[in-house]
Amino acid sequence: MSGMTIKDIARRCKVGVSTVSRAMNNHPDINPETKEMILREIKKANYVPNNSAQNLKRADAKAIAVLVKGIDNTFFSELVSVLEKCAHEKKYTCILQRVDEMEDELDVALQLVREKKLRGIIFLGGSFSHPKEKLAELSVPYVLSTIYVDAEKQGNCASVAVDDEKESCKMTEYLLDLGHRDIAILTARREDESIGKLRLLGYQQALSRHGIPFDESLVCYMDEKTDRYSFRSGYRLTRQLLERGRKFTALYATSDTLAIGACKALTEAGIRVPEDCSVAGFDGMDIGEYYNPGITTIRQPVEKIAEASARLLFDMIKKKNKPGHEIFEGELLVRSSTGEKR
Amino acid sequence: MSGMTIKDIARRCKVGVSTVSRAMNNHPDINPETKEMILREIKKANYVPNNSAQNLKRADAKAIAVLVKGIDNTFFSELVSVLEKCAHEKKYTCILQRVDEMEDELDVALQLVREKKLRGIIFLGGSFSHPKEKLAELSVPYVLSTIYVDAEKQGNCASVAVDDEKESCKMTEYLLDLGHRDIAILTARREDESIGKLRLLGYQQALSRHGIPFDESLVCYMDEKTDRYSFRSGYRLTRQLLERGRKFTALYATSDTLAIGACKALTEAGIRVPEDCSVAGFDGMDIGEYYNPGITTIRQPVEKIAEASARLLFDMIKKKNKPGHEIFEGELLVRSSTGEKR
DNA sequence: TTGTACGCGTTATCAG
DNA sequence: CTGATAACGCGTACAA
Repeated sequence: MSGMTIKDIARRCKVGVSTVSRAMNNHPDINPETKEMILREIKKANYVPNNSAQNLKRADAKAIAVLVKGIDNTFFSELVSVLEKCAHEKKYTCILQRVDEMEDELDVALQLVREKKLRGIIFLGGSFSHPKEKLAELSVPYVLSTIYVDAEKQGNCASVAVDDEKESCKMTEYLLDLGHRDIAILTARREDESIGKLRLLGYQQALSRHGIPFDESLVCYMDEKTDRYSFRSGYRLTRQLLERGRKFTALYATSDTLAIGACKALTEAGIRVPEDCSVAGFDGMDIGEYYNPGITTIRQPVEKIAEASARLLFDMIKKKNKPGHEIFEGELLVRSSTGEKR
Repeated sequence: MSGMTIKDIARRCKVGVSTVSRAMNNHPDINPETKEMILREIKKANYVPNNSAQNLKRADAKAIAVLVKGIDNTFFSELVSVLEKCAHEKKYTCILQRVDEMEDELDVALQLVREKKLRGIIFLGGSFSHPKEKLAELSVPYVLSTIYVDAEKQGNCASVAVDDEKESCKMTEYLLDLGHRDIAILTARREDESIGKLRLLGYQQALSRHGIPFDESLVCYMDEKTDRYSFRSGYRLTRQLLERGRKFTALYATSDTLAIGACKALTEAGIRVPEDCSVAGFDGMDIGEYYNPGITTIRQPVEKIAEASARLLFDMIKKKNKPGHEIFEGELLVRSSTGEKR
């Protein structure tokens, strides 16, 4: 029997519908015995309340959405997984929504909130440069996770991330400390306004601190529409870099995936890692530990980031907390893909 | 203005609510001009229908769910991504739900269908041995994607997969053809009733065809609760295997992730891949192409599998097609992690 | 072609 | 403590 309603239960139990409702929703004003009896009957009848009706009544669905830009980025997989788990624990429905690279995530969010009456949103990936007025239309609290935000944050906007610029600087300085002076970098598109930009900035900062001039011929920007933080792009970009002929003794790829693609390109070109060229990544994905050679990287505490994102969102939803902004510390993992300059 | 309803639009347009409804739902009985006008107004007012109300009325939400067992398995990431995209194209909502390893996915599905009035489900991962009667309770069509099914399929159950046993046999025969006789295998738990079992079966079949006795001391089963198709488990299992002292010249890991973990363990033990030991994987994940050495593997056509899953589901939902069962051909990708026995 | 009115299943209010 | 009843926003039969 699938089309069971609260009325059927009420009838079976010989009580009113409101009593059944009270039993289900832990209302105080109900006789414990009646409640017991009703709950037993519900279980027996295998009755499950119609979520749509609940939401219609509540005018506010017990649901959040996770909007992911670039879901193919494996770095997000674990993030999404943990987020779903957190939502589940709170008995929230989690709606996963991809956002195409060229789509406006805010439009998608706005639409989704109205349509689904969401209580909150978590944005993953992409940049986030939207006009204030439009941002103000987003009536539910939201968390920017792993996203660079330029403007001052709004009242209902929390954020979680590592300090990409600082961490990137840390990595670059590590390479500098190894004696490298000609450090190539694989980075996002030139127009990037997101973490790609920050990581590049960190690189520049480290160079300038050490009095080394920034050399554009060492910078390899993603340029094709198809370029992502992927193995393939890392490979393609590195080959492109090698063709330039500009010498370098270290290559800083701004993601582990890029780094791995880079290693392949270098190896194919007869360049040994790390003997002839050090390679460093970013993110701290598992594969970096198992790759051969192990990839030196900055580990982002993924689980912590995911949990914090969920926590901040639910805090805002429930206790109307003022939104927090958490910055996690990245960890420099030195492995065998980097070594002293020879 | 967020609390906009169909009535507000009707008022603004000076028409009845049903006319607005007709305009939105492409009903035939409506004056094209009126429709134009209403749609324009809707856009201008930024009105989005309340999905819960629609669903309540329709008694059938325009939504499907993807239930994933072991979402951390990166192999599923792309699958999920493509599925979401397909659903989106059909204007369907896609609900993502993890299922814990120990949870009963059918229970979860049953609950979800009633609660959300789903139109269909796609199951990913895990085994699927459920009593017929319980399976019959699942009133909506569903697709088993990348899942081994023992029992005859029900009337509303489609399936998509590669023939794991055959493909596994193919891989094993490839190793045999290279001259290997002592082929170790990394496989799922001994009690596994899913693809793990099939892949082991394919291995055994190939051996027996070549008149080579099956040797338990070459089989390494996952045993810990924490074991998965992960790099870590591949590493752990291989070390365990090496401790046994049983010699082998090839190692067949039943997933690329396991294979990569295995390579690390072997390398650390001073065993060169492929010179001293060939290593083969399964799945055809991108990383296998970029790993050093490149991992010989069986490529599953992930995109095709995902698209077929979506297609079969929507066919069943819409045209009440009889459920299809598609088997895709895997592709043996020979890379540098395997070589002739020396 | 259009508008009115009812009901979907639930929760909340209010009177018993 | 309990039960009747009014919303919630939408789709649709039915009447115009």
